[in-house]
Amino acid sequence: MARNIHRSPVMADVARLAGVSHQTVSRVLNDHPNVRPETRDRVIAAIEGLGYRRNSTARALVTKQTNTLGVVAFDTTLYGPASTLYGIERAARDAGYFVSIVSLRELTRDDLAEALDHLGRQQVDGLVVIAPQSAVAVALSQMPQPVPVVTVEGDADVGLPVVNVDQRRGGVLVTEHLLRLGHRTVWHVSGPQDWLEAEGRIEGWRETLLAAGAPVPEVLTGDWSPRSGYRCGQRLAGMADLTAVFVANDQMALGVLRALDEARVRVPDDVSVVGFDDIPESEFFAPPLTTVSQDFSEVGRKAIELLLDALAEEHEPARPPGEPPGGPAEDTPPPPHVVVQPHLVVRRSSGPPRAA
Amino acid sequence: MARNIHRSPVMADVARLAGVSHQTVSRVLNDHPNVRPETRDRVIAAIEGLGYRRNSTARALVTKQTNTLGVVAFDTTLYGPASTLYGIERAARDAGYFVSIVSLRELTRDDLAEALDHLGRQQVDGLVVIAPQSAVAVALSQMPQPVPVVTVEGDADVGLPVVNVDQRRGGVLVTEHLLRLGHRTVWHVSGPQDWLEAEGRIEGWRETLLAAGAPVPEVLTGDWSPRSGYRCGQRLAGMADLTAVFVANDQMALGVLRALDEARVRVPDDVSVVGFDDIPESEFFAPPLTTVSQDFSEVGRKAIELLLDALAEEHEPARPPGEPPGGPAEDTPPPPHVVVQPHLVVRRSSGPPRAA
DNA sequence: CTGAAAGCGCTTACAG
DNA sequence: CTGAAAGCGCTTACAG
Repeated sequence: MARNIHRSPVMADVARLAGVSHQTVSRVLNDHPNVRPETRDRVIAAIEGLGYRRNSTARALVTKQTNTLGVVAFDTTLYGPASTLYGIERAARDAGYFVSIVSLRELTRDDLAEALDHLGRQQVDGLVVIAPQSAVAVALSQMPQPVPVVTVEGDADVGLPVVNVDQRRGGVLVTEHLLRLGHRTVWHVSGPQDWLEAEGRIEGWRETLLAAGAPVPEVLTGDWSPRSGYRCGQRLAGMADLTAVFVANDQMALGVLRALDEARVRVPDDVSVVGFDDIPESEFFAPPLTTVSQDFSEVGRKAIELLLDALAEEHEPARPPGEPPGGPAEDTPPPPHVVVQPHLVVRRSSGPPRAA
Repeated sequence: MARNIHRSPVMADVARLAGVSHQTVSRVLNDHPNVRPETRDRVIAAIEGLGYRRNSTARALVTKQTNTLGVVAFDTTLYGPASTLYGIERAARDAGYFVSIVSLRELTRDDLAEALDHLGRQQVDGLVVIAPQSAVAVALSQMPQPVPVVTVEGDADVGLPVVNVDQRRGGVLVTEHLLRLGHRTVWHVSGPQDWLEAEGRIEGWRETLLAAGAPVPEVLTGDWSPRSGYRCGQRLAGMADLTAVFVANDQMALGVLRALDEARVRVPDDVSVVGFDDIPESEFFAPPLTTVSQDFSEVGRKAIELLLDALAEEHEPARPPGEPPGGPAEDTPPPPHVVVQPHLVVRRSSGPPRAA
């Protein structure tokens, strides 16, 4: 067969050319000690001469490590998940890992199970799951976990390592900003309430109002889309006492701005509007949007850091001396929880109330 | 070792439980004919009883197929690339493939080479490269290609299979729309001119103006970002004869809208603005943006279709009878080129010129 | 410091 | 229809 003539070189070819056994080639490739420098040089020359590249599949078969990390994400066309994914991919690759991704069609238990099954078939060494819904985080924690898992924007209470942005703090930052400007209270357009991010932002908002003795208005709920923001904006436009609104993401804030504009409500003169996420567009909204910036890439990087730690621990159980091997650990440390702090970006969509 | 007690079952375990040899288990798993139904049933029962899952690494070692497709993308935080990636991932997974992704930090030859090297180490069966810059498409075509490659938004002239949206046609649609509304001519804010998408949109725009005998204004060039659009918008705001502008993507269009608004130029009363991409936000811009919609997911799906075709061909060389084996094909068919058509979405940002 | 042997968990001819 | 054998290309003890 013509195809066999140019078959790519294998370790044995390198060994032959270097005049050594293939084990020695393997030693050189794996940076083992105990290889004579001259031998090493000959092997390296042979590798380069042949353009040899180790077969990672054969390697994986014996080491039982594929050097692949799996990522489960949802709606990667949104700025947040896309940026997080980018941070994850970059950090994983820098650490020498491949990254295999599956996007959930829907945020359901079945889709999650299917995704884990898919990645399991590929024998990934570890998993990052972007699990923004509490139900998903719970479902995940109940599934068998043959490999280390780190969750992103997940529920810190389900017992899995997690990296997230302090959403509650973000809600506090926004609400304090608006109250300080002199607003009597702040309305809120939230994300779907089964999303942990939505929940955290609501909490921060509500707590801040309560602490200030400000009335807590009814929450309007959207689905993160500009359209849902638009609908909420139409309802808000009719409220007599409205002077400030905190919208749970920038896309919905855009919809709110549009609805207010159509209702001839001026921002920020009549009403202040603040968003969340700091998408690249928000600086150019009409008017430029005050919002909360989250470092999504940092979140992705931290998730990989945690995962690599977990993988390292797997290989060095690091038992305290004296502990009987195989015995139960005396105190299991809680799973790590990394929190990334958001910060407020003030632009023109927020200002003092008209009457102030 | 405690870890070995719960080692996952292998084919031999299934064989033992079913009372057959492991080859028979393999036959059942691979849907080979010539397995007695009762034997098959016993094997299947054993597989399920044990929760056995085939070791894909061992399988890959002998079949020389990893069932993994590599994807090289650039700036996956943008709506277009992110949506394309989603379409690719979904189609690949539906076809039973894993997808391994690498995001280019920069659109350079070196980064591309590194990405291909990375994916090559993983022994992917095929590659999809989102290659929006002509230089990248050329560089790619000059690199060794050990596996089938399909490019997306690449250069159809470099001899690689390609799937792209008819950008030229998009430029025509926009320009005709504006001329038909009565504008004397149309200005253009383009993307970086080494991007194929930018080039196609410019071409369509220019050809349409020329065909209509309309003057062809100088092209303003942005970098796809809202900020660059804003800067171009500031320049445009000072032009006396400006009544219509075609902006090469929605993000830059947002910047243009902002700059015009600040200059008290009203859209569409004073100037019509049209974008490109139809991002989810554009319907809620101030005013809602007339734009061109591209089906990115469809592009992703088509890319996988082409790649799967190429993979299938690899395995069935399908020589015309009579041709000497190994002989050169008499007429090499040109690489496939799939074109997806965009369409115009008319919203409120475009209208007749004031004087008309 | 280096090589001969065994084995990772499969699939693919080859017998029967 | 089914099994014994060989082999995919590596790494890991084990000798020496």
